Amino acid sequence: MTDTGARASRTARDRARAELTREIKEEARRQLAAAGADGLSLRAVARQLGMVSSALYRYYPSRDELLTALIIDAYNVMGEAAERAIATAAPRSSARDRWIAACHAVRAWAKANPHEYALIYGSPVPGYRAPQDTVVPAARVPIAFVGVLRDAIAAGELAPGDDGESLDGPAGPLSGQATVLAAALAEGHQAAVLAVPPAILVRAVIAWTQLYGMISFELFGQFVGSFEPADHLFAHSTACLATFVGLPVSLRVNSAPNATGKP
Amino acid sequence: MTDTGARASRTARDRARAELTREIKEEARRQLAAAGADGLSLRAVARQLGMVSSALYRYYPSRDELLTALIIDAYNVMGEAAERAIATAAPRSSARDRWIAACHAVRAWAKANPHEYALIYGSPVPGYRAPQDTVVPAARVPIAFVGVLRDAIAAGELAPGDDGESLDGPAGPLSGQATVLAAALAEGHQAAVLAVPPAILVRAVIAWTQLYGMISFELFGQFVGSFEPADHLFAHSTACLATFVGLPVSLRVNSAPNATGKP
DNA sequence: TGTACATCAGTGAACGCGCGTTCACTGATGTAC
DNA sequence: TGTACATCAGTGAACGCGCGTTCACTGATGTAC
Repeated sequence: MTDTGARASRTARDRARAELTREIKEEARRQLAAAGADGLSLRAVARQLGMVSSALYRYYPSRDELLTALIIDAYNVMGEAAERAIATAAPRSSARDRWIAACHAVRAWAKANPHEYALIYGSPVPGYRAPQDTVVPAARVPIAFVGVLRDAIAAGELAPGDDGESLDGPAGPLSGQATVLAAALAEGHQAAVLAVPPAILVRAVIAWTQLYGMISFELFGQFVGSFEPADHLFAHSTACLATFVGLPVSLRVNSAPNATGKP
Repeated sequence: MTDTGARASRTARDRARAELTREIKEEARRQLAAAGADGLSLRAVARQLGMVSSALYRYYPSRDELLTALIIDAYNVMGEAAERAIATAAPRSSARDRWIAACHAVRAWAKANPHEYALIYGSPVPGYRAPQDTVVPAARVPIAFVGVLRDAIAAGELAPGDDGESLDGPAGPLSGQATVLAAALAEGHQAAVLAVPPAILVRAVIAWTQLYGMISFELFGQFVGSFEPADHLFAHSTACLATFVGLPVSLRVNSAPNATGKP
């Protein structure tokens, strides 16, 4: 167990191990679809892989650890999807376009992987307590959104609040809340958060909850018989909320550096 | 089985039956908390009630029927909470106040009954297919919100869209979507829906998804370590979205019937 | 008011199933000298 | 290059558990005359 060198080509057995670890997760993901998170069964996974159930304990010390691995993977893949959408759109497009592209990427991933989506955003699995390792992956999507806002500020693309509706007006004193919020987000050592004024962050959080509310309704069946398919509705709401956070259609890139939020 | 008269005081045995039916649901609700929807077990319910498990089949023909009963109850109680909040605030208050009161009532119920909330808004129970009977109860909350808007229009309290941001602008042609939406909602024979312009309905749907998105994040643990407690954030987002749907702070009751939306 | 019969509530045993996890074990794969 | 030993992957049986549902049954509660 000493951490000596000689670590390079530990291959052969190690490669088999890595492969099987991957296959176990793949099969487990397949089973999520059939039975849901509570229905995920080590025995069934082993059976499908042609192994005996106790063999899985060489790879995961318990069912919960396997669940955790799936959760972390799901957060990461979803985060990557958002980041890639932003990066792909990045050089030529406006911050608004990037924001919207990220929203669509999240939805596309959710629709393609509804059971993994349910695993991370649905009802908590009873008896399962998510360990600390999930925190960072879970933050990837929100951090990606904040990154878009930070860049928008730097490029002068972020509009000030539509002044008819002051942020602290209707809801009473918000400043305290906004500060707490910024502090909480900054805790994750994400410098991007510090570059965005709290008032904008609060709006972003609201847009974030709307995004997931709509996706959840779509995937979990609340729209059955009414708004299905929800593509138009989704595109529209995404556009509305992009405007809400301060990325209106009318602002063109580098045209008017009119206000970088009220500091 | 003939539907003859003599139906009045079938009491005694019938009363016992009604009581036990209620007790079974109560105990089942208690178990939801401990084990979640998939964990709900007829045997455990019976055990807790001091009966033998097969006795439950006199009351519910299967586990799924018991689940359905719980789901319907949950939708109804939640709907009643929203309706009561609106009715209580009604005579003296503005439509905006009523809208916001309904939002807070929904959240309060959800926080008081997180497992029932998860039952209806969390991930679908695998293998369970909600029957048609759930549709009407599920619509109570949205219908209550639409009722607020209808009354607001009648009272001249609904603002036109904030014109810098036309509804059909950013998202492309929305008219088709809005019409489909209105038709879908009207299908439930709810005249209130017909009294509200489609463009406003779309905004209401967006606000509706935001409401549940935020409640779900709060209850399902996405806010752990960042926005908890979420009271301020919730109050603020509710206020923002009330404005978004066309119920701004500044409009006073019966002061300026300036526009009933564009017809 | 009283008897004969039908309805219904609840029992207890059983069927057949699947689960997570442990444990002593056999071989194969790797490592050190 | 070759042998001796340690590490690891996978086996198979077992423990102890809980589940939904069916079925023939015993009593109690209701109803019709």
